Amino acid sequence: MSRQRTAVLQTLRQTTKHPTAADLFDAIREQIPSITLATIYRNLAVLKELGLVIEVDAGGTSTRYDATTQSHSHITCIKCGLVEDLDLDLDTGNGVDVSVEEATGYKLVEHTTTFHGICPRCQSESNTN
Amino acid sequence: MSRQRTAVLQTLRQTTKHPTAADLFDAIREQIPSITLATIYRNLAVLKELGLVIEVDAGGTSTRYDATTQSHSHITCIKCGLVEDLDLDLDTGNGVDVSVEEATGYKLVEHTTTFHGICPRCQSESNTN
DNA sequence: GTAATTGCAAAGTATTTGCCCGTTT
DNA sequence: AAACGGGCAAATACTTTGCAATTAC
Repeated sequence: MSRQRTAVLQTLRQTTKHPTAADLFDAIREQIPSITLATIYRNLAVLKELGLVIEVDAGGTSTRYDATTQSHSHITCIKCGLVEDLDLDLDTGNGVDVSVEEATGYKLVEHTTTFHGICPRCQSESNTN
Repeated sequence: MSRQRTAVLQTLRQTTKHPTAADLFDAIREQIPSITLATIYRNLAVLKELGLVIEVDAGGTSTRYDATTQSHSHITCIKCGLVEDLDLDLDTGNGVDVSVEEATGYKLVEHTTTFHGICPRCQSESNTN
């Protein structure tokens, strides 16, 4: 666990946003000015291997990362790109994975539900977040 | 609707796979050898605007496209990258979007559930699809 | 001391754009 | 001739990789 790797994990754990590699780069550069984007990407790959972070595909152009690794839902604004966590017990109950495994023969690792819509702020104003 | 645009839509409608732009390019090139990847991308953008195709983010490196535009689930193999449709009435029932709208203030467009796991084939063999 | 990890620069992919030409109305 | 769409090539992301120097254990 290098200083850089720790910073990536801590930064990710301290935010409720779902930062891109570039977001992390900008944030961590304030503490470790010499860090590079390549290091961010390499550490994200390692942390992903270790199961400490997951990728979140929310439709934007670049991949977002999340230190909450359990299966959970996201809601994202198709206008400004905001990505938020969603605590949902409505769908995707605990037995779903098992049912899907039985129906498909897959060995499941996790599942994600993403809701796409327009956030309250974008419904009123015209902004780019 | 040019010949090229029609080909993109038809090809997408005739497959159960979830092709990338490059996949479509390879397929359509057999009928229209002069077509370019830029044309594929431009037409996918137009068809998306028209609501005739949707993007599917299944974790792979490139975006996949789907002519089934209603909210539906996908199951994807984290080893070989296969993406399949999943007919699920288990979760994501009809009332879910409304509940989420009420809880979040978002105006929802659609939602997608993606299951990530290892497909039956990859569980036995070691292949790259 | 050895193996892991970094920074830097360069290379890879994936996707988008500018420009000009041909087709359709 | 105006509008639309296409092909080509160049430009933009975003992400990954090779290499030599540095750091962690």
